[in-house]
Amino acid sequence: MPYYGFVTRTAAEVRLDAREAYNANLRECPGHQLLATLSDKWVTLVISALADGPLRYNELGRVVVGASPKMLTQTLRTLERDGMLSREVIVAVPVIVSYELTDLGRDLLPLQRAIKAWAEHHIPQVHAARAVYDGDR
Amino acid sequence: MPYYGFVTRTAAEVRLDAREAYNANLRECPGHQLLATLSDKWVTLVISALADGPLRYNELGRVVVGASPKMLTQTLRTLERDGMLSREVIVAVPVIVSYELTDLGRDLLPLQRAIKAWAEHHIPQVHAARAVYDGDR
DNA sequence: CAGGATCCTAGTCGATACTG
DNA sequence: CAGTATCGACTAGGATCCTG
Repeated sequence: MPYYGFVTRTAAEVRLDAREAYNANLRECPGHQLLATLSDKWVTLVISALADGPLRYNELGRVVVGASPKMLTQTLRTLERDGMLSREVIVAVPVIVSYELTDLGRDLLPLQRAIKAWAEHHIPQVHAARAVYDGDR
Repeated sequence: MPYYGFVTRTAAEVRLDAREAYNANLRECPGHQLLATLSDKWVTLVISALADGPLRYNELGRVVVGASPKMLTQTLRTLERDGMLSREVIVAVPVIVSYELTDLGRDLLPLQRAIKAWAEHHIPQVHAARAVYDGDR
């Protein structure tokens, strides 16, 4: 039976455990999951591209300029898994795959607008603060 | 004078330019800046730690468990630069540095709550969608 | 006490080439 | 057409050590 009376843990070790525990329930934290999704570089573009109606894979690739096939697929798969959009395969030659926002995905739009509104309303203050900070540093 | 009549650009080159152009104004896009801030791993914790009142550097380090000095300082500097919190140095031996939310930083709290509320309200649907997706894959 | 400086690692992003 | 597979480049995060 081990004796722990004099076991010493460094601050780094304590932090390590704490971070792992924290990361564990961070992954389960709804707010953070949502923020992680929302702040993803491509998610916003894909969602707003689909806001006007369904699009096919290559159409998305053209509308969301700058996205490589890999990133596009990755983004679409994640959003599909989370129920934000639906993927429909139409059997034809060549095959047609159509992506469309679900109700859940469409529910995201007002929130995006709210965030955008907050940002546009307060960003002047942020820029002013930065100017001051950068100026007298 | 160069002749560009037959210059050919690959799809990748076109994407590269497009992405650079996009990234350029992404950095200036208020919405994305805000989301980048909000979704940062430590920002939320620091802000909510300071919601109840000012704290000193090492107090923050204890409350925000798992943060290394580097990350803590980095987070604090960014938030200070953006005018979200204020940093006050009190000359003493040893020196005391106190951090406190500004009005702008406090304005962030309702928005955080709104995001949290949306997440908690909709996350069951997301989890249900994931269960379906993971199940019949 | 409150950080700055340095080095290192692990995960992410994107290009490219290939397939049903 | 709608992807998948693989590989290299990059960089954010963190450990560690040091200073006014």
